[in-house]
This record gives sequence, structure tokens and C-alpha cells, in this order.
Amino acid sequence: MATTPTKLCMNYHCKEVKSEPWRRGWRLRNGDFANLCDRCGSAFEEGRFCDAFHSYDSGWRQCVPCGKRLHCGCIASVHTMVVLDYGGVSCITCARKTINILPTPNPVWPPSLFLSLPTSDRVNVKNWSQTPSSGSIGTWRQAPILLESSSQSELHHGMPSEVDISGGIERRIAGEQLSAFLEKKKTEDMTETKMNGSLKLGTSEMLESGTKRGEKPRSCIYASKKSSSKDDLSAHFGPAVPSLPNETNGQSKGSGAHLKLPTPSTPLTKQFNCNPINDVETSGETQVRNGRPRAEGRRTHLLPRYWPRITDEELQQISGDPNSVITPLFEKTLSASDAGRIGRLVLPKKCAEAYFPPISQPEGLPLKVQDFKGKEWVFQFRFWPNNNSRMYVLEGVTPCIQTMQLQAGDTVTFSRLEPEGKLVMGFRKASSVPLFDQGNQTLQTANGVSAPGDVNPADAASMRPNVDKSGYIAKEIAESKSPFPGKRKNSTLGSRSKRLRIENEDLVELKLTWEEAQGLLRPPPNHVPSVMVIDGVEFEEYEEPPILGKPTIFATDDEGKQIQWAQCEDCFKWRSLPVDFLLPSRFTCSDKSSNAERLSCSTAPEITAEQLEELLPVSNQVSFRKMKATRLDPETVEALEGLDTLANLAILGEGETLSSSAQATTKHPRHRPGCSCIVCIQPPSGKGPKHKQTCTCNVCLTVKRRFRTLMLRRERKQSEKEAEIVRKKHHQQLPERLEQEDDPLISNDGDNSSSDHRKPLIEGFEEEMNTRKCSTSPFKGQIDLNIQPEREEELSPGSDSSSMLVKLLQDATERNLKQQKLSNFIGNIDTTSDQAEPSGRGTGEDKLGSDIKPVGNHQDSSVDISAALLLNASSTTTATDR
DNA sequence: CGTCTGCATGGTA
DNA sequence: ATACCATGCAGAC
Repeated sequence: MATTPTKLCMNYHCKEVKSEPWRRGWRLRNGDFANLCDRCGSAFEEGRFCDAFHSYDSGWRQCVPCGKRLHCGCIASVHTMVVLDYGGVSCITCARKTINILPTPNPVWPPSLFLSLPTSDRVNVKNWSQTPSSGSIGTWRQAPILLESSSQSELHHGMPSEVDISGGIERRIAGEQLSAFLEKKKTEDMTETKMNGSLKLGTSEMLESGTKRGEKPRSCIYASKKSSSKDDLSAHFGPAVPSLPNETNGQSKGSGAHLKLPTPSTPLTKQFNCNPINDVETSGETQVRNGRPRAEGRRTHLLPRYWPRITDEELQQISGDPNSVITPLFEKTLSASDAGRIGRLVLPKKCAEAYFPPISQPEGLPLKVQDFKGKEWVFQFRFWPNNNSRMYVLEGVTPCIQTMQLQAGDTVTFSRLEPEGKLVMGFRKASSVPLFDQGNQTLQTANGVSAPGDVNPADAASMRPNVDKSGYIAKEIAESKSPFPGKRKNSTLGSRSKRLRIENEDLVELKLTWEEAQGLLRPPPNHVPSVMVIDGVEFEEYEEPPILGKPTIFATDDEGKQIQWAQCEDCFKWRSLPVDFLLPSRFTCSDKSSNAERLSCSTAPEITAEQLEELLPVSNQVSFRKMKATRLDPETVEALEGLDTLANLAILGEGETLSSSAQATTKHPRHRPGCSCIVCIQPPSGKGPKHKQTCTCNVCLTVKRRFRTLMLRRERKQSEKEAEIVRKKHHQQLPERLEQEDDPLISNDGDNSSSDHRKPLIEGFEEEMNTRKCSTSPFKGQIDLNIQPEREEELSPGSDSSSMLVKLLQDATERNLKQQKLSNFIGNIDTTSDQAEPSGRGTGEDKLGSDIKPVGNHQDSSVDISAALLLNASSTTTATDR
């Protein structure tokens, strides 16, 4: 970029083919300088470039004070003139003389900023005019634009609210700055920023270097146009300046504040290397673009939690067009209210005022926003008077949020895509961050990208002229399942109400824990269960509460024998173990006693994680990776260990105490007060009466009900599953997204769709489980009220239940068997939840069988079952169902 | 009676 | 002490 791709002189009228050395011309957007041949370069240096080459071009005006001809809107001359407040232009010389008075430096077009787009395009860009106030806005917007674009400082300095007047701003900008700016140009110093920068509207530097310290003029940067006309500027910058002094100000006390706000975002353009953000603050965090504003000023104004976090990569993904620039504006973690059905998304005041179009009426205006898929949404951007302030909200977001499958705790991001100026809305699933990964605040999760979308012409107004709009999006992180990023980047929730926090973080976390824990439940060590039979189903009863074992991976060895792979806690090597080996909560090589040879951590690994991963079905690799990560990450390890505690707490919670001194009852580990599941309502092992098929006791009724539910579900699942498959085929292009969706852990049950999302998968697992069980189940063919619901599938045709249902079940089973085969084994890990679900899910009522154990192992030996689920998968189910 | 709308309240930073 | 904002809630529909 820096240099012209070709070896041609960059003077459009010259194009002399030349080789090095080139003479330096105007600054390009990318920070480099135009390469000019000697002749053109000389003309440029002498300030007669336009006279020499553009004499016949349009755009010539006269300096108001001295009458000198000025080629306005030309990148080659942009730095030599100033746009006056009251109209007209002035050469720099005159501007300097008049200094604070009239002259406004050209807003920036620092050459660097200059966009190749035709002026016209940009200029028209947004008519914010939609708003009633638009008219006036236009005017002063320009100013703001300039300010912002050029420099934040300016804004801060003074222009604030009253900015209305273009004049004000411009004045400041005046000559001095210009000159300063020019000087800088020469030196190319980006460093200097300060005020000058701000004033230097015109200076390209600002833009480029823009970021100098905190204040990088983000928005401005990109807006370059050939024409210097205000319009143009406004188009670009305008938005940026959210400031809205006038418009907004009505309420807010400091409209000025608004102005300031705008600044924060720096345009992160792809094009420009200068990522304000990066430049400034992040020396280290190069990749994450936190919206953190470079500008300190901004920071102070925009709470960290709203700083957009987005990586360069993400940005790039968002904008497919290499020429487009995405400027992250801000992000917000959805509150319960935001994600609720009301469809109102509360916008941080400062963000709204800084990046959205100014609105003077509560009704606000329609705002077009594109989502990462490029779909355009129109929200009503408005505000409510609140105290002496305003509360900004986006109305009508429900469809969008549902489409993105967002829920409380997830984060939506707003970015602006330049030069289109479109607002882009992205998102980041809270779940994407590994549960235990709290420490990492990186954006792994982020994704959403937004495609460019135009601001709607009509609504364009809504978007601010200059403001950046970028919606950025979050990609979903594939693996992340965990619901909450521990700390979430900014603890967006942090400030939120406890309620929210609990719901989203803790709750989710707890939920996850449960899901994961479910699959890891193990009988207490060294405890021999007493087996009770309830209606034909064996239940293992332990005196001690279960413990959480370590996740393992089930596979088949070379000989076709079922085995499970477990990772040593100490050396992280993977060891093969008999499929029926129950891992303790902390497994180490030395525990591999199952094999004759006793191992130690020093023993060479039998397989590497990578190899192991390869052995897994694709569908399980994600889980595996997660597991792997979990183990390797010290934090996670700790967390894992804490899982035990957590799980136990959860188990113990709710009043029931499954203390070590466990009560001898049939209550399952997850029993909760009031639990009426088939297990809990049963008398202690073996003491209950045997049920007949005609029995109408609670247990039997429950089982029957569950069976019915199961059958219905199966039908539904089947159809959904098929639909899902079809859908996937169509959407393979969005792997990430899909992946996320697939992530079972992510599911939150919120009201949203996310839950729906998982359903298919879960169900699939369920089916699998059912299938297996069925195949092995001894009870085929009949509805045996004594069996666990999960096993109901086993029923074979001819059972008491409708033969049709049975048939359906069988069909589904067969199908599933074929499809899932071995993959089923992998159940422990993440899939754990899935597994669990299956069983549990079968019945709508969780509890039933849920809790108890996996009878399966006793009955059939379907390895998977026994191995993976010592406990009851069902319990998991329970959790999910609920 | 459910939903929508706009404002009020109160917790948190 | 103040501003922000998540949620509540009453009135309207």
C-alpha cells in the first residue's frame, strides 16, 4: 500500500513510469506517501502541484482573504487550505494570520485519511436529517465531525455542547494548528498529539497517527474525501461526533460530554495500520481491540465495560471488504431486561450519545443496523426522560436477539463499517468463554461480525454522521461452552444488579457445573452399593454421596476392545484404562492400577492428546479440546477440583443434605426437597411393592407419563434432527456459528432460542442413548413400568403401549445406531451433558428416573453406558429439563 | 387478561 | 453525592 502498486508516478496526470527513488508526495491513508516522479514531486514540494496538474479540474476556489486560488478537495492541496467558519476557504497563510478567527483548517483530509471514494459518495452518506433537528444538526455536525475526526482533544477542549456552531470548533482549529499539523506532516511524527492534533483537523496525521496516546481520532481517520466540502466531512465525521450537543443536549447536562464520547472509538480500520487502539494502549494487547479508547479522555468517559473488545482478526472477518474499515464502537452485555421479550435494549447513555445519531425527541428515530450476517435490522433508537437525564434504548430488538440466539449475559457489540458508515451489530456469547477461563479476558469469543449495511438512507439520520458504526460481531467461539466468561471481559455484568449477575453468571456457572458434573459423577470410592430394584429397575444405592470423577474419553483400541482414555493430573499424559475403570476425582498415572503394570508419570505416554483427538468423532472433538484445555490450564484444574466442591454444594444445597453420612433412603444424589421422582418416592431398596402394569400408583403413572412424553419427543426429535441436518448442510459456511450452536453447554435456557438450539443435539444424544439401551435392554417390547424411563425406548413393538409409538421408537433407534455408533462412547466429557440428557430427557419430568443410576451397566453391558455413566445420566437430564 | 409503553425506583459504581 | 441503568410497575391498549 504504501507505495503505489505500480511503478507509476501517483500523479494521475503523469503516471510516468519510474523506478526508485520516488519523491514524496501527499500522505496516503495508509500512512505512506504518494510516490511521485521528480517532476511531480518537485511541483508538490513547491506548492504548485494543483496549479500544474489540476488547473482544469473543478474544485477551485479563492482564498477569501487574499484571493489566491485554492484547489479544494484535492488531496494534494488539502493541507494548504482551511475551510472558514462562515464559508469560503482560506489559504494557510491567511488562516494563520487570522488565526483564531475564521479559518478552519480543512478538516482533515489528511492525505492519509483520504479515501479513494468519490466525494459524492461519502458526502451524502448520512442524512441524519431524518430527525427533525437534522437540519441544524447538519451544520454543527460538521463541526463535530471535524473535531472528532481530527482529534478528540478538540472535542474535549471545548467544543462541547455549544458546538453547535461549527464556528467554534473551527476556530480553534485555526491556522496555528494547521501549521503545526503541517509540520508534523513533514516529520511524520505521530507522536505529538495533543491538542494540536485536534486542531489540526486537516492533518492527516491526526488520523494516521491518530491515536497518539489516548486520543486518536478515530472516526476521522477514515473519512477522507476528496472534496473538502463540509458535507463530505459531515458525512464521515458527523456521525462520529455523536456529540450531539444540540440535539441531545436537551437533556443531558453536558452535551459536551457527548462530544467527548464520540471520540473514543477509534476506527480500527483494516486499512490503516494504525489502530488507534493498538497503538495507544495496547502495546501488548495487540490483538484485542478494546475499544478502549486510546484517548484517555474517552476512557474517562466511557466505562470500560463498554469498551469494545474485538480482535483484528475479528474485525477482518467482519468486513469482508478489504477496503472497508470497521470501527468498534462499544459493546454491552445483555441484561435480563435487554434479552427479555420486551424487546428493549438499554443503551449506555454515553455510548448512545456518542455513537448513535443525536435525538432530541423521546421518540427518537429508526436506526438501521446490520448484523454479522449482513441482515439489516431497523430498531427504534429513542430515549426516556429519566431524572434529569435520559435513558437510551433500542426498541424492537427482540427479533434480532432471537436470531442471534442471545440471552442475558451475552454481549452485543456495535461497530461502524466505513466508509459505508453502516452500523454493524455483532455479538459474543457469554458461553463462549470457558467457564473456568475466567482469567482470560481475551476475546476468544468474540465474533459477530457485521456486515456492512447501509445505514438506511432514510434512517441514516439515525446513525450519526461520523460516528463509527461497526457492529462487530462476535464469532462464536467454537469451543467455548462455558457460559460465562468468568470475568467477562469487562465484567460487564459486574456493575449490573446482583440479580442479573446471579442469573447469568452464577446460575449459569452452576448450571454448567451441573452439567459437567453430571457426567463426572462417580460412586463414592470404596463403597459397595446396595442394589435396590424398583419396578424391575436396579438402582444402586450408596451410603455416601457421589464424587466427581474425571472426564475420560471412550474409544476402541486396536483390538476392538473398548477402553477409555484418561489424563493424568500430574503429568497430563493420557493413559488407557479399562472401560469400566472408575476414575477418581483425581487421576494420576499411578492410579492406573487396572493394568497389571503399574505406571508412573515417568512412563512414556501411550498416546498424545493430538492423536487422541484424531480418534474422536468430529462431533466430540470440540468437547475434547475443551476438556484438554481444561486440564492443562492450571486455573481450570483448580476449577475442576473445585467442581467437586461445587457439585457437592449443589447437591447438598436445597436443604437436602447428602452428607457423608448419607441417609439410607432411595433418594438420589440430586434429590431436592419436594422431589417426587420415581426414585425419591420409592421406599428404601427393595421394600416397595412390586408394580403391575395396571398399577396406578404415582410411580407407575409417572412412568407412563414419561413414556408418553418420550414417544412424543422422539417423534419431534426425529423430525427436528432431520431438519437440523439439512440446515447444517446449508450453513456449513458458518462453521463457527454452528459450532457454537452445537455446544451443549452453552445452552442456557433462557427464554431464548438457545435452548432450542441445543435441543436437536441433545435429543440426538438422547436418542442415541435410548437406542443403545434399547438394543441391549432386556425389556424390549413392553412397557414396563418398572423400568427407567430412559429405557422406555427399549420397549419393543407389541408392548402395551401403542404399537405405533413403539415402532417409531425402534425406527429412530435403528437410525441412530447407525449414525452414532461409536461416537456415542465419548460421553464423558462435555458431551457428558449430552449423555445425561438423553436419559433424563426422555421423560419430561426429570426426576423420575433421573436420578438414579445407570442401571445400564448392570443390565447390558453396553459399554458406553456403563462406563460413562455410572451415575445416572438422567440426573443430568434432570437438570436440563428444568 | 396479556402485552405494550413510558416512567419511576433503587442498587451499583 | 451523583449518574447510570436494570428492573419494576402502572396505565393504556
